[in-house]
Amino acid sequence: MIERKQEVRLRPVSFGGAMRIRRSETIASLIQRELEGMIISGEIGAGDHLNEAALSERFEVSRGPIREACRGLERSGLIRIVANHGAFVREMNAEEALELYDIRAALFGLAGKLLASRVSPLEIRRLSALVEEMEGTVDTDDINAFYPLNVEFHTLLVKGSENEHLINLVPTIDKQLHLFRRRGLVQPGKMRASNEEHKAILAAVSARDAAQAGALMEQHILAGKGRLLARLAEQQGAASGT
Amino acid sequence: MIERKQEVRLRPVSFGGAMRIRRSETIASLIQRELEGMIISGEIGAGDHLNEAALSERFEVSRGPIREACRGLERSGLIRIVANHGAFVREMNAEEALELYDIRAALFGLAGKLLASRVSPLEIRRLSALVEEMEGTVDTDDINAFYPLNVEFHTLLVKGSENEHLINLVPTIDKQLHLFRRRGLVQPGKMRASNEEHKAILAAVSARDAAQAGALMEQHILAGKGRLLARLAEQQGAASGT
DNA sequence: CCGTATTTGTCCGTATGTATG
DNA sequence: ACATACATACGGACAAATACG
Repeated sequence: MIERKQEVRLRPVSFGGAMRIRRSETIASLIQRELEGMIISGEIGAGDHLNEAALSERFEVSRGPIREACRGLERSGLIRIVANHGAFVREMNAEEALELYDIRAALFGLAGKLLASRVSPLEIRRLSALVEEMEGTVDTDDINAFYPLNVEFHTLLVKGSENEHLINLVPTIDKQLHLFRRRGLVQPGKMRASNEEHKAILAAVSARDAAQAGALMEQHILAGKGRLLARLAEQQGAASGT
Repeated sequence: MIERKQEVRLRPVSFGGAMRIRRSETIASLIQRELEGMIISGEIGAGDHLNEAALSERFEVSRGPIREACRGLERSGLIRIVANHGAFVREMNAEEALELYDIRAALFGLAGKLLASRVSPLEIRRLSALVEEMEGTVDTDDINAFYPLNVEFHTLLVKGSENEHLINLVPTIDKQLHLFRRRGLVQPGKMRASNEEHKAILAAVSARDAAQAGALMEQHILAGKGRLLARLAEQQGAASGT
């Protein structure tokens, strides 16, 4: 059951310019977020059909908001809408995931260049702190602690680019990748290697070496792609071996 | 007046797998394409408010399809939707355009790497032919002939990457850039320099030098960004000079 | 090949939220 | 601060398209 969140009323503001205040969430946007969570968590599996009537009943709203939410999810690339057939949770195969990795790597490379060219001392301190924290989790081999720190580190790297379009684009790619593998993109044994790469990135960023930071961040993502490839080859081998 | 195109009826096909047949366009998708054209051509100006009721009357459909079309346009980044206020044609300032150029450059860099690593002789021939054709238009200083060839060349470069996500993403960025400047991104005097860059790209691609092709394609786009920057500085100077 | 069931697509009336006088 | 006007958001019913028997 979705309830409309009545947000704290903001002072009336004249409406010109680059206004970004969200006064009241629409039901459609709430449903969209809800569905997004259900898809990424796997509660709704890949290939599943999103029945408008069923969702309408489940969330106790009419089909209008459901439809709009689906259009939004299509935008995020989480579902695929076929005319007169409805919405289906997107099935991502390995090829697609690898394609996305390449794009993600290119975008992170750009983020690295931009970040290094305009990084502030505060940002460097925050990034350093995260690397230090991760180092601790590496020592205790605590992947559950490592994972969120890793995510935050990457998020900060991208945000530091101060390129709004890039900052919006990267999470879109990430969500689609989560569709392929919800499990962490980092494997237990690779935590140390991963954080060593973080250290190198941090060093390049601190030195304001844009080219180096870009290259290292790109490689960092491509290393993840390489690990995925290795795992796929492994599965392939295991499957054909039986 | 929009009419529903009743397409040739296809044989009934069972619906599993990666089906991509579009049986009948929905009214919403027709409206979306129509509006997209009107926005890019400038018929609907930047910042304009898209009134649902007015559009509904203009296209002689109800407001439902209009709403869906707007959601789709928001996805393309051509309009901005504010809850309870409606859809506004996005106003793109110089900063945003420059941000998009950086992303475009990174994506073209990726396209270059991928293309060079898997280019076919046929593709090389087609690209060569285009460069030759453009050379002719450069000699006669015919920008109207140069422009579409240039677009086709760039399109082929991206398609050659064979990365579907990339192939979908680049036009999205391009459309948004058109929002900023509908006029060509190539200036008359720069056609020769631009085509020299094309030749260098073609050489690197032909040599299957992925790193070089990627770098050159990235630089090619960044050169365009540089020209935009120069023009902006020029306008700025002229404006403050009066 | 045709009739039926199901699902999406469309329409319009009403409620809610926002800006303005 | 309040009332009014206007646009969007939502709900529910009908029409069209598709899949299945």
